[in-house]
Amino acid sequence: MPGQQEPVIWMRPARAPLGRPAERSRAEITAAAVELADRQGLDAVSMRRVAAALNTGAASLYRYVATRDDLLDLMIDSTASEYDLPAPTGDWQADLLTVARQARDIMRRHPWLPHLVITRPTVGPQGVDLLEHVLDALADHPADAAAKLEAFALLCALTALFVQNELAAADPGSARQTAYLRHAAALGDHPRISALLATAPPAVTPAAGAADRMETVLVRALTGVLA
Amino acid sequence: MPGQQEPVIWMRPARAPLGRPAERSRAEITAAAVELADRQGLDAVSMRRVAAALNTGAASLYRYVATRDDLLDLMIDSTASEYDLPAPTGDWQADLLTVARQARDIMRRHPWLPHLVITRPTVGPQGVDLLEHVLDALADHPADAAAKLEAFALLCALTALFVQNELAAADPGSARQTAYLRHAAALGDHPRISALLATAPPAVTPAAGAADRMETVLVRALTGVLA
DNA sequence: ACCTCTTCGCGTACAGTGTTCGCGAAAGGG
DNA sequence: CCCTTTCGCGAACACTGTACGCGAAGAGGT
Repeated sequence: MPGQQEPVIWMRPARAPLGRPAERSRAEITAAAVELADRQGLDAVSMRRVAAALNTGAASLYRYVATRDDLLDLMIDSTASEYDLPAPTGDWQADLLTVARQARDIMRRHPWLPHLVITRPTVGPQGVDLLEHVLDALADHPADAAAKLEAFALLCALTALFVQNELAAADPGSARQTAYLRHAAALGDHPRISALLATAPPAVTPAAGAADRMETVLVRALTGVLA
Repeated sequence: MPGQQEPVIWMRPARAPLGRPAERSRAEITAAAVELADRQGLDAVSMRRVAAALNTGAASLYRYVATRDDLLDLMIDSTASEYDLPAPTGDWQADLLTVARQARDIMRRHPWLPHLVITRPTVGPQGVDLLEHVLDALADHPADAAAKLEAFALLCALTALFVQNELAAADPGSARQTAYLRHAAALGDHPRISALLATAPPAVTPAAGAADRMETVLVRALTGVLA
């Protein structure tokens, strides 16, 4: 039996009961990584840089984490602690919307989060609490188990998508993209795009209302998977 | 004026009219990269490996492409040529659904595509044709320009999300995740998750119907942004 | 107090990455 | 035929994630 691969990081023991005690903890390392990402972006989260932020050597981190991906998983789960989860009201749409609103706030606080949530949907101890809360809010809903799980995934991923879009509109890459659209329209053969560009104000994105649009789309999508 | 950054790759001239002619073309390099990604995954698409597949040196690629990200953009746009875009029927929901169905097929043919579409929403020459088609299908819809653009983005991103989920269910990482869920449920304090795991069959995902669920969610989400 | 056992910290090294520089060679136009 | 301009690309640089192995540190048993 050759398989038998390593389980998720949260199933492996954190500290050893014997021998020399560790000088740091997973939580400290995670916090350092999160702070680094908040300040300088996700690309700045390299083993060496995180280690430097902790005044330690890069190889030392591997006493706490088997791989860099483990560290990213820890970062994701750590942000799930920022939710405030009141008891369900009985109106599942309202309850899920308050979760989504908090998710949006959290992701705007940590601009690197949407990318991670989308590319690596992982649930750790805090994520499990969040999932439990969502399932609690959906307890009276007649949908089956698979549908509810998919609803949770969609809730997270879709908010991440919206926040990512929201944040991308503010960076220079978006300007280049619309510049190319204008260029392509100028070459002819794309009347609809030309008309659309003529209608829209140059590059003004109506930032106000982004949350509202997200919520209407989210509710419709969720009722879709739960049908 | 220090800014004045480089425009998108499709606005830069491909070949020079003077001097020694190039031995390859952007299209050839893109095709090699796509084939490599299809066969060995996106991580195998490194400058050196793509160059090796073309029997050339790594540095030579930089005559055709300014950066690796440019190459990824070329790969995305090249897949947009696989759409078959018939004239709109007048029923925009039906028209957009046929686009979405094709998107799903294309993404399943190129498993690396969802990740790229989600993390780097780029539109090149072929993508512009697709956008024009979608706008044509939406021509009679009363929504404003921004909403239609967002509908297009949502159409692409949401299908990518679904296909990614679909494909992820087949890999071993998903088993580890559910193993942890079971572990967390066994520790108590999460009755909803425990109940859900007891209900669901071990790890059998109902692959059939994935397309249907995607379509219902998609239609609802689209009517949401276009409201 | 010592001794042993186990783990910790981490310098060093390896294989790989994207990208830059600079040179020699190649081709076309005058 | 030469001259201009581009092309191909070997070599190098600054990084990256990760494996190995050693010395040191602390805790428990005696």
